[in-house]
Amino acid sequence: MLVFDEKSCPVTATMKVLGGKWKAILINAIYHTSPARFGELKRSVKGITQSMLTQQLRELEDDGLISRKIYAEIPPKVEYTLTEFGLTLAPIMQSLANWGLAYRMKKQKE
Amino acid sequence: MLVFDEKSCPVTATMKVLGGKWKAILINAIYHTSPARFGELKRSVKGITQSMLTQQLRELEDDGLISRKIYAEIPPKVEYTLTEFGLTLAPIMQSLANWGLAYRMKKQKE
DNA sequence: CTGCATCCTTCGGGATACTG
DNA sequence: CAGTATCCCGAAGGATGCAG
Repeated sequence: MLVFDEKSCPVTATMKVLGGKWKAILINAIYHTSPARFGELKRSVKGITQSMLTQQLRELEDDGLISRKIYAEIPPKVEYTLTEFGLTLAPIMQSLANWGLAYRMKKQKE
Repeated sequence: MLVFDEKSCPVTATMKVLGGKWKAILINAIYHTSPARFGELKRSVKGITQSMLTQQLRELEDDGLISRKIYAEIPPKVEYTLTEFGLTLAPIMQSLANWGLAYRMKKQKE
């Protein structure tokens, strides 16, 4: 019989990385803004708090999806970009966006 | 300036439907088992509890992704299948699975 | 076999204030 | 400007028992 668990279902692994309320939208934002500054993200990603933004960015960094460049300036400046590996998410983001649009269309009719 | 919120970012809509701990894996399981019986899913989706399974299936049904067919038999029998709309998730599931594999490969090297 | 109700726990997410 | 440190809450997730 087929079995679906964390080991045999890679879908789960992806969802862990992209899951939660902010990860996907952040990847998307950085992808379209690159390089993205911290304050810039804070302004463009509506509703996210500073602490959440910091936390989520760290987790994405730990997963190797984004890289963080610190400029030793006053005032401080930090830029985020997708890593090469993070860029491999592009097709997924694209299909997620497309499907989201289709889903909305469907909901509207109802 | 670009803005990323729930209205302008369809990715978010998709993640709401596919988010949480079980949705994606359930879609995947039903896709590969169709038609899938309740008990069958309970056995194949490792770690899920009965109540969670029921709840998640209902939500997927409400979103129009799966359909539920009840057989008036003793013992009871219920079958779940992806709806036509649910099937449009197939390419996403595929890319999620592929990326998950790549992610694992990368983690192994580290 | 399938499903609901109840109760409980965990943790993701958030508000606020403070720092270099 | 970018980030940390606390404290807090609600919802997601889970265990268990009962029912058709």
